[in-house]
Amino acid sequence: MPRPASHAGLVAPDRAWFRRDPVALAPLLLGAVLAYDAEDGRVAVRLSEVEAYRGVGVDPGSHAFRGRTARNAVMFGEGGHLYAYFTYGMHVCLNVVAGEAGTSAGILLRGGTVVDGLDLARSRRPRSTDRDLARGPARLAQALGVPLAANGSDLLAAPFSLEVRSAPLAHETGPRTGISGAGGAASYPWRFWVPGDPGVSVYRRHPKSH
DNA sequence: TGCATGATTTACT
DNA sequence: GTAAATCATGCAA
Repeated sequence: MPRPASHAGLVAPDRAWFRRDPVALAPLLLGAVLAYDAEDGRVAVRLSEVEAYRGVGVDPGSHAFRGRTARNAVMFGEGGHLYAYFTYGMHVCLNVVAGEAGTSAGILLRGGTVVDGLDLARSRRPRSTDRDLARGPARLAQALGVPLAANGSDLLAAPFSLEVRSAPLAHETGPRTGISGAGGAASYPWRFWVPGDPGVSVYRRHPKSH
């Protein structure tokens, strides 16, 4: 049986693949396909938008900036694991741990397009159009069905599967979104997306223009 | 022990 | 366009 067309040009990364600077790693995740097998089925998403976060002491926008805590402990571990966190009282967001162990770098998965398990993703997000199913960090987590309890999971082992592009996609960069301006962290161009991809979130473009 | 806040989404005017 | 929903986390006290 042939591989699905959505997996063309994809290869499974090894552990060492994640062991590099998150700003270099983030664009390599564009076009990658992340899948999660939940009890009620499997959904896969092709990533179209990500953000890089550097580690403790150097990136004011990072959860790890002020040092290791119970919440961000996973970021200080080995690359290729999942950092899932709960925010705004109702949302889960997903990150890929990057860099050498101890650097506490991560990459936030901001958006993507459902390429497998479409019906299941629709049932999890009945109020979304197909385009909106995984467009946005919390929507992506909900479409995949990844619970907060999956924090720390190895993305290279079941129930997860991750395949990245053998040839990186063309991409654009810009400022990260949703970060308070403290320290100018929001101005770093560490947001990466695939131009024209429907899974790119474009809200909050001009938060303060008059 | 208590309180301010957030890597957001959704609904409503 | 603006505002509400909703709670774990982290820091002050």
